[in-house]
Amino acid sequence: MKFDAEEFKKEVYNIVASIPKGKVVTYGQIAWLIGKPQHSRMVGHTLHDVPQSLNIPCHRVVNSQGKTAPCWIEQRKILESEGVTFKPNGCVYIKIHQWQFQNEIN
DNA sequence: AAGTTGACTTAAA
DNA sequence: ATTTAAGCCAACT
Repeated sequence: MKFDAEEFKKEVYNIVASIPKGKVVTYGQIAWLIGKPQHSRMVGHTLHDVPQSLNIPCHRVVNSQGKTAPCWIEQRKILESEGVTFKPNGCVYIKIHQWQFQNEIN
């Protein structure tokens, strides 16, 4: 089975675009939703390949550590505007803001 | 073609 | 709490 990068991106876009305001999601979470919890890196890579040109709130996507992307410093400010709180060290309180799906698939 | 890199994750020290 | 290590797999060199 070939890795459908096109579909993968599409799924990522769809999910990331569905992130509620004031919430954040980890790459692993997205990968899990897509059905490939091991492809967390691809999610990040995909988002990196997609600039802000699209309506994708990639700023709401952080890693499991609650840290923002290695680049892009403004992200923190943007999340603050969304209502997300940050730790003094610059990490988001992911434990609080991580998007908890209303109805998980079993 | 083969090796290295990385917007990651989890676990261990 | 933080840092280090290993696992992971597509994309890049």
